[in-house]
Amino acid sequence: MSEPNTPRPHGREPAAPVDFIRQIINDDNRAGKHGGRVHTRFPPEPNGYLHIGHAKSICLNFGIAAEYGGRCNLRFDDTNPIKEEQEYIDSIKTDVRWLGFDWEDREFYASDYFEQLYEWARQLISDGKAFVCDLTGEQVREYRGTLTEPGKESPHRNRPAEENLDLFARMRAGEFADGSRTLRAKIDMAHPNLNMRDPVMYRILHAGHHRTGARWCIYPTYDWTHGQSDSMERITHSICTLEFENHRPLYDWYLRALGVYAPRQIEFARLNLTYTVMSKRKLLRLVQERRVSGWDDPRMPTLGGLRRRGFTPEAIRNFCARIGVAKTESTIDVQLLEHCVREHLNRVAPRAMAVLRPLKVVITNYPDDQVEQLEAINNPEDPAAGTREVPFSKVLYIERDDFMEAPPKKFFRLAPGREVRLRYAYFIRCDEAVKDPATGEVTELRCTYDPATRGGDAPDGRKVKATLHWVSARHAVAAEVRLYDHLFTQPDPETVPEGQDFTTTLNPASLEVLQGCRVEPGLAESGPAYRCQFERLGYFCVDPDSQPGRLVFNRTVTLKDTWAKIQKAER
RNA sequence: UGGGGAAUAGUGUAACGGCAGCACGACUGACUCUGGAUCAGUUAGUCUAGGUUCAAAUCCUAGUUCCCCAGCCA
Repeated sequence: MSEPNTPRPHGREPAAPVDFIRQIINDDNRAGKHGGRVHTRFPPEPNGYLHIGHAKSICLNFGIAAEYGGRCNLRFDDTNPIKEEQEYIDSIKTDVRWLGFDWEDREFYASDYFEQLYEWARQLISDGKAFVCDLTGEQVREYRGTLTEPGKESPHRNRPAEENLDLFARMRAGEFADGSRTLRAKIDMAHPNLNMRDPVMYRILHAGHHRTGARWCIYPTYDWTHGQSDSMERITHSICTLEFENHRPLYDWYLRALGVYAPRQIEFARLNLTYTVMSKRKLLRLVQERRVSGWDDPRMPTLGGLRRRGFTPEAIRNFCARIGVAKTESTIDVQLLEHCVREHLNRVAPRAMAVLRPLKVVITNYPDDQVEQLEAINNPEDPAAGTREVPFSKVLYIERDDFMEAPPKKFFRLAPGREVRLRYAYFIRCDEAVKDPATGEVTELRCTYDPATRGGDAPDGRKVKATLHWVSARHAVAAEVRLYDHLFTQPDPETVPEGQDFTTTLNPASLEVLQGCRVEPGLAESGPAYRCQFERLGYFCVDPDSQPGRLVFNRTVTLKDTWAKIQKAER
């Protein structure tokens, strides 16, 4: 080992802090609970697309498995044929893989366990722990009681086991209409936890299932399925979100009643992010009401959306590692997510020059037809990324924001009479701003360059206060650039006046499409998902809409912008 | 009015009876051919009230606030 074993002057090195779930696992391992075995699972319902909240769970479950030398299963919780579709299964698999995790051959489906579940249900019936109930849905609700009052027992609760077995078999055989009967566990109608008031185990649903087809017309509920699925897969730690805490007694009850291996359910707080919504229901609404272009709209917190926006799996994994895991309900500042992408992209993204809102610059003392190839660094953070050549000529474009006719004190970019540097090129001085006589708008800058400053350094040692990015008008390639901002105008989109909902806080400026942008010629061939930094502007990636000759870029995130902050503060 | 949970800087998260630390943010400054990056620094916290203890974020008691549960959704 090259690392010297340095003694700590002040006693022991503090143990690396671990979250409460890893603490439980450590305790279990110390106690020899599963012989040191760690086996988790990520159990999505295939009824929607994965979002960054799922990423937290994926990173937790797969991450823990990896750290402890264990395994993590991918299991589709497909017990409700009405809402689930193959399309979602495919997208979920794509997303998990993209995030960087591998379930190897352990791709499971709750529906694969239907037969076993059915046999176990018969066992509970035989043990007098389950019964067929003829109450309608509405009646079941009435009989359940309320939060403060006990429920009433179903009149069918004490049917003989033989009759229950017969009825249950006929439920499966399709003799009864949807909703006409259920199989229920016989627990306690006065239990303070409503989940324990004779919960439904099976409902009749004459509906085709995406995997089992027409084989079943009764389907197990989540509660009756989940624990037993965990048990069959020998899961050691069944990690889920807080809202299932109330279900744990039932999870444990089923496993105990069956006398089978019992994993331990552990609940953690789901992820919330500022300036966005996370629930499947609300995301679905955004899609259905066309507030966004689809599930992979780059403004969506879905993994598909983030991917299209240009986020990297590394950045998302790092984000998930940093937010921690706890039981406190919390909302993470979206700036942390943005910090994580910037941090990663700063290290790996090649730099390029692109002008989003072009302002024409004519270098009056530059030879008309001359073109020079100037050397530019591809990534100052990564010398191995090398250099490239960018063409320079008499007519250029710079960013409109980089010129002001009457600059305020803290603005140190280009202005009449002022000298700045064009990155990797020359110092230029602005001699004149040509304006449209009708509108007063500046349409062109007439500047002179100092040939001695080629490459960007002045031999006489004089300094400039700003370095601008630019493109050569003749050589630049046109592009469309899509700028994104937060989807909502306030940190908590749900905080709305009485009678309104989260859609009223949608940010009307969350998407701005810029046409006629000019990017350096080296970008002409970049294909979808190509990520780079447009110097001084932010990180961008090529959208799938992009075509050769019709480039489309998405802005992933801006660079930190001190000038923008100054402007904002002065407003 | 039942049951189950949770409260630590602006936001997250550590500290497991012994100096309240870290990250993001915000704010200074240095440096800079990206107003980027980097570096240095500043800011700011234990829900409340009692109690136990030499010592409490941590243990005890009482309270406050917030979240979840009355799907044949998951």
